[in-house]
Amino acid sequence: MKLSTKGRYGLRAMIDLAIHSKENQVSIKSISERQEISENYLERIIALLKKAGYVKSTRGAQGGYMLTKKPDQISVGNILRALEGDLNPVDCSLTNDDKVCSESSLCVTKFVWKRISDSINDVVDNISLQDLVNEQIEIDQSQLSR
Amino acid sequence: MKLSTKGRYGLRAMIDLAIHSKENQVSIKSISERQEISENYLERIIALLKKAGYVKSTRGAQGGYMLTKKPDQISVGNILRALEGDLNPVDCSLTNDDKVCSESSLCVTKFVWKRISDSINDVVDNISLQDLVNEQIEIDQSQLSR
DNA sequence: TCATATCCGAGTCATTTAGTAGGAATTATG
DNA sequence: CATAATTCCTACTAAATGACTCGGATATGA
Repeated sequence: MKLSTKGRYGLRAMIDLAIHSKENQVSIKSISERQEISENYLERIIALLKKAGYVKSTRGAQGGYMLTKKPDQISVGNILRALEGDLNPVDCSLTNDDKVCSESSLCVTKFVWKRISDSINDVVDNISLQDLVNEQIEIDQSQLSR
Repeated sequence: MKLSTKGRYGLRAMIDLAIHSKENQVSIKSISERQEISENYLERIIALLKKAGYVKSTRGAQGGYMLTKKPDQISVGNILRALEGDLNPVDCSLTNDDKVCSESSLCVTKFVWKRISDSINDVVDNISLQDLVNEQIEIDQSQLSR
């Protein structure tokens, strides 16, 4: 029941992009340095976010990445689902209509799984990238004034 | 971000035990038949639940397992945490005080992980084994009357 | 005493995770 | 136009985890 590094690194990368790609392209290299994530691996992660439509790229010198939308239009849920797949704790008919649960068809546990996934999705869909950027800026400032 | 079979099978086993161990000992074999889970594997899972104190055993002929408490005194959260470990999506200083997060120490993502784990724990701690037993009985009866 | 159970350590196999490596394609800039 | 900077893409690998299986030791009611 853990998120993989994709989700963790990817969310940090998106926060980094939100802060640094206001007008400039941001290169993998610079994100990788700030966030201490390997360039090669970060590249793969950002490829997923690009495929999902939250990031656009420009190739060649001075190229890099930018967000496709404003940070308040991208939720943490959008990002995590792009990187981790659905956030359901179990693949089961209630949460995933077109797949019949192979386990005992009248199994009450599915009600539990449904409530868990609803609550997770509710949390992550109600936090925007902008919210995190704001919190980050606040933290950075309170660190500065020490 | 998935539960393992331990959590899924284990919860079903506990519901089965709650329904069938009112007075009798319930053997692995009988649970395994009703729930269609391999005996060997189920044994390992129930061992975890025993270690966590939710199940007691009697060895030898006519032996088997029983719950240690009434089903309304055991929450789904108790069961899942016994089988899966903590239900936090990330091991991080906010959710796990004695371990410092190796990733950027002032990382705002930890607020996200905290909110996710709070919401998961809130859901599972507010469903008791008895609740599931009740739902199961209801389903079984409505199937019967068809 | 024997059939029925739990207990328990070890082993296996497949999948997933978490990367690395290296080169092709693209493009701004001097 | 050459070059350095950059994304893009495929293939590979090592380690960890998940999902079991096997076989025998131990306990016990009938």
